[in-house]
Amino acid sequence: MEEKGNNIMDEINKLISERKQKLEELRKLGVDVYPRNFSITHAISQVREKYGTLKAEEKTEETVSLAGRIMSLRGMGKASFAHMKDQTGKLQIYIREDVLGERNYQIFRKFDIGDLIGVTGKVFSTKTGELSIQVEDLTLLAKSLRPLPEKWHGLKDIETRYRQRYIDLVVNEQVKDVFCTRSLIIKGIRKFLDNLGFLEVETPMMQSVVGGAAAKPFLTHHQALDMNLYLRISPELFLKRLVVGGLEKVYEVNRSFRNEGVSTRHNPEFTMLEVYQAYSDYNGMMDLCQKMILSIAKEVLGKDDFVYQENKINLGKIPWQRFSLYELLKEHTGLDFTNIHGLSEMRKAADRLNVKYKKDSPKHKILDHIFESYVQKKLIQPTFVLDYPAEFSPLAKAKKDNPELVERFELFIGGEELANAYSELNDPVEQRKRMEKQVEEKDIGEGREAEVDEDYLRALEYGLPPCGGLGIGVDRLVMVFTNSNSIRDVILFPQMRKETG
RNA sequence: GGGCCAUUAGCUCAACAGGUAGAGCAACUGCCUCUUAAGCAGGAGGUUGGAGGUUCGAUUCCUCCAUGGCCCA
Repeated sequence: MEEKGNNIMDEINKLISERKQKLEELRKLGVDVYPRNFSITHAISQVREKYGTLKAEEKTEETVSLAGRIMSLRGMGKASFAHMKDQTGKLQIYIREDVLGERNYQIFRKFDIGDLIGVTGKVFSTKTGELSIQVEDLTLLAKSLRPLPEKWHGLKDIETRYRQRYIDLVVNEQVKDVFCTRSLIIKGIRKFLDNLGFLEVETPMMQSVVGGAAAKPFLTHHQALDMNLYLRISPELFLKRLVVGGLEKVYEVNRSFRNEGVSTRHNPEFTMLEVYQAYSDYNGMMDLCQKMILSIAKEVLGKDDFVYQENKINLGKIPWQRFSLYELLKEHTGLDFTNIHGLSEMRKAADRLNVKYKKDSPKHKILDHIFESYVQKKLIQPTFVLDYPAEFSPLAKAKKDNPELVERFELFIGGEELANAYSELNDPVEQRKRMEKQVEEKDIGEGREAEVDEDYLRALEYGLPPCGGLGIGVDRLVMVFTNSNSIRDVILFPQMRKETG
């Protein structure tokens, strides 16, 4: 129904009907407006590499074939210039009636900005020294029916950019760069871990019992099995089952889903890296994390410093600084949180510090808020924050000398939380106690049955080796490396409400 | 969930204090064989996000709704 509505809209849109008319005229002239294929000899970047040094008015004898989208047109009667664009760059083409022939030039005059074309011709340099193709043969590869955004200002409307990313990519050059960097970062992760002998695995995205984090899940239903399933909020418990099974070094680049608010740093589906290594612990994970991010920076950015949100960040000063959570809180708030125990004391501390919280916020959420407002934004250079309270970290192993704290760290760069890691709790009896307590207190996030994952506990009972686990927010890492201030700028198709109107 | 802001031609933006909406690009019709934000001439393009209200008159003021952005929860 909606589609029909859109088609009616299209029909009344003058610009589109003009192009449809041209398409019909081209058909009448015997042009296949949506042909099957086209043989390319070069990408535009290859032409530039090979002939970038041509002097003004210099010609070559090599015939090349390129394909791409028309981005601009400058007609001058019996000759025209245009720019075409492929994935690798832009190049000027020069079309003359006396070279192309009268009929083919007439056909060309029906082309529009946005059309996909193939050109065959010789590389040359114009009077002003711009590398160009003297077109000898021109083929329409696909007719474009919708006008592109303006050539100079591009597409600025943020909503349209996110909803119609295909056009954002066509007209806004930097957007492609961000997603190329994203791809390189993920490649860099795989290369780094594979070289260390880690095994990449895939675990269920649809889980009947959710775990590994406190968050509201998405619910779905399997018809044939007639059972409810949740989309995973984390792959953690499955990856640790694999370590029980003897896969000692595993990782998963995983899409996870959380049924919570959207913001500049939260998309309902997001990408994480989770890594588990048997016989290691959170110290080992700190070392791994530091080396991995540094190696990715060198590979992707070619250096170990960069600018994020007007701050210069230097990853090269190894080891990265480490502070305990309570130490940082004391330094920045003046309060000693080791003495703050109950919920009411935590509320008092928040009130005193002018930090707002919801009436039903549990203690750890309030502490998070205090940390975010007083400490997090100041952690610009890479910083490991260590030793979190045990009551907020049910899957982490307690510190040997202080059972109230766990062996856990979070990594902050540029004021953003990028990683979270612990020495994994492998005592099945202790794990059961903590899970049962969570279920009792319903401290797992709303929207799901509070349920102990019995199969996970059974796996632990067989024996999980001492193990370090590390999670890295891949979207956040891309944000930091590409200096993007919204997660929506690093996700190709961010979640939006349904389009209206 | 709350607050503030935005929504005007295909795109980017104007419109004083409420007086019937303008420009550039794109498109259209001509002219033009080294242009490059090509140029010159001409004509066209709008239910100002939607629905109500106030007013002689609303893009402008008010209410509600939709979508988006930023901040807070």
